[in-house]
Amino acid sequence: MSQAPDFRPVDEQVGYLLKKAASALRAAMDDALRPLDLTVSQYACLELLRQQPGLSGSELARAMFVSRQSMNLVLKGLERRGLLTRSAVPPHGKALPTELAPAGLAKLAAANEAVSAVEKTMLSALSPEAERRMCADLTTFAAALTNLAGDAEPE
Amino acid sequence: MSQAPDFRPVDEQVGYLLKKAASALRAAMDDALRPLDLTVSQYACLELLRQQPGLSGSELARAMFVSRQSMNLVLKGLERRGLLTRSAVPPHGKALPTELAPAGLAKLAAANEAVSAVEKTMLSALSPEAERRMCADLTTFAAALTNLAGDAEPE
DNA sequence: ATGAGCGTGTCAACATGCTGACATGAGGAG
DNA sequence: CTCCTCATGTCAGCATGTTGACACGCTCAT
Repeated sequence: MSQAPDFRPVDEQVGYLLKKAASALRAAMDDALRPLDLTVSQYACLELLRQQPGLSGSELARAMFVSRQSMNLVLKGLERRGLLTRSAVPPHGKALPTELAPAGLAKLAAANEAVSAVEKTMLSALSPEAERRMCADLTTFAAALTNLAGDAEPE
Repeated sequence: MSQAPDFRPVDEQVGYLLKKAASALRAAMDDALRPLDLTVSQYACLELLRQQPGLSGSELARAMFVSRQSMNLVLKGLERRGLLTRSAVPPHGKALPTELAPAGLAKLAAANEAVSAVEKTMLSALSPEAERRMCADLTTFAAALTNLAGDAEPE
């Protein structure tokens, strides 16, 4: 009951640094994408769709760690701008497969070019080895937390 | 101009993993803090205030990577619940120094206990050395991105 | 002293994301 | 076949965070 349970300053705690890094990355990408009229969410959605065409809204939502409803709004916006296409009628169940339209592919190419500057900057700060290590550590980290949420949930 | 600019699957890219880890951490903390009627923002605010009593709203906002306005809402809520106190009149300029109230300190102690379970889980997944390394890498990472935003801004 | 510049707190409008709820379609248990 | 369960898309309401704008108080150059 003394008064030093964990007095480590916040900027030495993994959680805080994680938030700081994620926040900085998001801001940088936002700046890079603003001239193209794309938000980070929209860009991520397009890129995901390029790598895995035919994903449904719910699948995209899970991949991007947001709710179905939020993803639905993003998809509607992108569809209205002609950047992607969704089957009008569900070929199976209620899931609507989504794919990039030609305009979306072009937009994505421009976006990737804009983002590559940010990527280059952030990766140049890390050695290739450090980058690989960080990916592995982040994956481990996320897996541990996800399992915790999944297991501790019932009670 | 071929079609393989960066086809590395998203779950091997630092940015994606960063978002994934941050998202998982936030969800886990949210679960841990919900029984105490605290959001992650509120908890972070209290903890920050314990480590650095007397911070103003704007200073807290910067430390937490949100706008002054958002922080103001958080502070109002915590003040109304009697968890912190703000000078009624600004002792200097317009900045209102904020400090933890006794109730806030008690609440924070309970919150820290709840959060420690999450911390233990996530840190047990990483070796102490990996943790230290990760902190260093994340700091480097964030610094590179912050400088980018600061420099590229003018043009 | 006076004015410009800056940081701060606050109000308003807007954007984004979430939870809750509902209908629908597929698949399995009886 | 019928009922139950589950995943999906969608609507509504709410919470949180952001930008834009303004007033105020300090500081510094003139």
